[in-house]
Amino acid sequence: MAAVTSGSGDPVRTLALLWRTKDAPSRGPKPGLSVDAIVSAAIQLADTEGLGALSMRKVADKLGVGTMSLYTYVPAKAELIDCMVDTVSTETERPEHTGGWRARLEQVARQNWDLYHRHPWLLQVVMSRPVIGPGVIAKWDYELRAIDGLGLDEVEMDGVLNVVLAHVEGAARAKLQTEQTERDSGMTLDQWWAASAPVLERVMDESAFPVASRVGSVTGEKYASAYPPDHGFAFGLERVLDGVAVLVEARSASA
Amino acid sequence: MAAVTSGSGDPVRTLALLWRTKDAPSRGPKPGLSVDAIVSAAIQLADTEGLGALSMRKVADKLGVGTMSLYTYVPAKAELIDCMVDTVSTETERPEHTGGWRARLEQVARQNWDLYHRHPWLLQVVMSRPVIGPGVIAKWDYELRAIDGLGLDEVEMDGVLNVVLAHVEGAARAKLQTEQTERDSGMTLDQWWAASAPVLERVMDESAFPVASRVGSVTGEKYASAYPPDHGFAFGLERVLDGVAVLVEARSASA
DNA sequence: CACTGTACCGTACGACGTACGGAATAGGCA
DNA sequence: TGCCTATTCCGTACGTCGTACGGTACAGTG
Repeated sequence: MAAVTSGSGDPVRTLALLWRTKDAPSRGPKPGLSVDAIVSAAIQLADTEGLGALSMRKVADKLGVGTMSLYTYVPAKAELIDCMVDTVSTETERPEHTGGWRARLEQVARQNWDLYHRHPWLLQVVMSRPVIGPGVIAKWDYELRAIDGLGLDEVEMDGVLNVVLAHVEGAARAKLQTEQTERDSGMTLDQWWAASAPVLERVMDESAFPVASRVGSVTGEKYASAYPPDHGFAFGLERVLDGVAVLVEARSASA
Repeated sequence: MAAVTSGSGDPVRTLALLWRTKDAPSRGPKPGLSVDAIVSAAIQLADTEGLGALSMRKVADKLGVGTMSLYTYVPAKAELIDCMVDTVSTETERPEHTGGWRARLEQVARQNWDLYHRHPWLLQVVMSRPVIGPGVIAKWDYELRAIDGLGLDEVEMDGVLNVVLAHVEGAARAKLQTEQTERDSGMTLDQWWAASAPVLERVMDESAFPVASRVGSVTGEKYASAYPPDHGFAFGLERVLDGVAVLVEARSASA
């Protein structure tokens, strides 16, 4: 099951946590744990078992401490998830931007695509407020630099990046969520379809949905055989970037 | 908090539920409830309080029955959510397609945009398997018909629709999730920023993220004043459709 | 050496999804 | 008419969750 909100607590406390601004206390016992250790254990758990299986108790068990000890370092689960998001955001590679804007955006999209593959639980995080941590900001800055200096204004830059990333997220969702479910349920998508198809045939009048039936059967067949698993990602990215190209050319023509 | 999976149970049972294929039993007491009543109560609850606040107990209370009575009609919460998704999918308007493909896709996108506004909890549903119910299929068929006959093959049609809908979802997420959080937490985004900004200034070195800082401050300012709230939606849609146009023109030129 | 701020965490509470089994009901059939 | 049986309804209970609260052990500070 699952899912989870982030960023519901006191903003000041959350920011202090994300940016790790708290001087080590002089009094008291030495901390046996750290925010980083907790966050990294939580990420490992979410990677292997999904966000739905992530509980404070399991994180604590993995670290060999009592559950409530975590709350010495982290105000609540929502803030822990904020930290997880910020931490994995640092993982994307950021080579110096070279080449044209299109190659740059392709690289940015690919980095995000890979990030979702490493951490599919990112797709299940319900972000109620933006996570403003060092990792997220650095990633955003890098991604914006890919399209800086093209004559787009700031709102346009933001908009362009959003379309690209929305596409990546959608494509990742389509591919990864079913994979995660296969792991959880022990039932592959093929098996699921095999179980569903006969019933569906009896229950649904295909002629009432002619186009859906046609497209559904062809794509089901082709994706199983002819197309690589990231075809949806690559295809959509081309469309989006073609659209961005129209804008960029208009702006550079008027400059 | 929250979130939720759907479609984790027995496919045959789920399909029977979605398509309402069960003959009314001849023996036994008259059912005092119905799947439709339960689904509609659940939708109302999710609309007003969010998916995180949706529990079997609350649905039952709203209907004035015992919690476990729901399980006579619905195998589990996941299947209930499947039904909710399928039901609201019937709500989108579907006028006969007229005009060019671009106007059609704009209309499709707008319908989905409106749907997310009516039911923001749709953004929080973690769909592990496709929901194959009459509502979802009918909607998909209609949307595919918007781009049928343009010379695109089936996989391309699927891909084009996916990019458009991924953009709508992303834009809706950006706009609606913060609105939902404002309702839940009683703290507006402005207040949240007001609380965060001073801390952020102290903690973050703006010069380390020059482009992010510039774009962040300009967009924050402009979205508060100069732009309509659906600017992100409209802007991204233009980009995506410009990209689709390139493909459509290529296909119709080669025909 | 006492004080005090800190780390650690056992216990407990309220909410959740739902398994289980019993009671009440009403049509089908003898 | 009356029993049988498929159904509906649902109270109770279990395991899991996030986390509030308060106690205890610890280690620098005055």
